[in-house]
Amino acid sequence: MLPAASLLLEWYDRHRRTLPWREATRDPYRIWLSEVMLQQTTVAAVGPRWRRFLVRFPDVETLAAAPWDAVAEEWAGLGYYARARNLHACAQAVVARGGFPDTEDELRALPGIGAYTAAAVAAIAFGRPTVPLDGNVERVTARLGAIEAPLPGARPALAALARRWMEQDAARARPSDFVQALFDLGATICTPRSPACALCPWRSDCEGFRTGLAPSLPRKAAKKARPLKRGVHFLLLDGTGRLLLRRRPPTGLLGGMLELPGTPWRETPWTDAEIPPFAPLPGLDWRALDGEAKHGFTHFELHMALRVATAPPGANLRDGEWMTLAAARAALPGTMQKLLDLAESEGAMG
DNA sequence: AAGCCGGGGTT
DNA sequence: AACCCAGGCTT
Repeated sequence: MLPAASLLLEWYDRHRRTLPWREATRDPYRIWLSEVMLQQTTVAAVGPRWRRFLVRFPDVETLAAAPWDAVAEEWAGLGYYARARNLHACAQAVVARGGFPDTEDELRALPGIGAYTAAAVAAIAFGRPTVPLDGNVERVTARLGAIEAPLPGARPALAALARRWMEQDAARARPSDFVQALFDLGATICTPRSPACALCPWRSDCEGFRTGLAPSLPRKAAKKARPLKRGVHFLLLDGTGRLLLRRRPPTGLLGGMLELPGTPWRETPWTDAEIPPFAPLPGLDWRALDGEAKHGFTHFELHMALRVATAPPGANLRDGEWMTLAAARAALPGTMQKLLDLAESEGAMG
């Protein structure tokens, strides 16, 4: 039996989460921004960053006209920096075409908007009867239908089930609420572990609950082990409280973001003899700090050593820019913040 | 289809 | 420590 959309909507009207981007507005700019920030990022982490972003870039025209450095600084710490590059490009495309498109297909063609975000913006901002398949909806559909095939292969079957739910009159009358009700059900009741089935408005129609399979669904392909990589970075001070940073290449890992200069990252440990050519000013007396900064990326673990020196006045540097510690703290991704943490804990910041 | 791409909260 | 998160892009 198909679970009744009306039951879920009644539950949603009583128990929905209060979230910043739900404040009555259907401004597609704000909805789009929230959806991009929420890609693989928790609601708790996005809330304050979404508000702060809108203070600095209150509308799509402002964002489109901003320089990359400003967007990068505003995104620093949020991770998945390709999102920020695509966000910037998307804003410029939207302004060029005179506003956001209101169909799923047109949204899908914009930079940084994939199948999920296109459906989410179409449903939430424009009331289109489509269901975005995010982690929540994958979990809810897999459990309601007791679909045991593993992800990502099971995705088409899960999407087909969600589509049938949205075909109900009650859902088509309120697509935006129905979609967000599925999110909230997955986030607060149908949770990854220990789902609160006793509180679920769809319990009586849930095949996963009936069979006892719900907590073990959805099944997923096994993940690969993450290798350990190492690097050596350089903290060059100028004696007046500034430090040297450089900008990473525009694509790839931490693309377009600032960093402390350093060696490449590799699995083979670095020997002392290999390191000097990578220093921003090779002739100096670099002091190696004890300890390492450790950071986990999606597909490898990184251990970074740090060497510190002070540049003589008027030193001739190949690349990079001097920045105050406060400016560096505001603009560096989390990975690099950990190197500054290490330096400060060792009293090496002067 | 598989790999690349951050950071933080939960369990 | 493992898992997960309102995923998208590239190959």
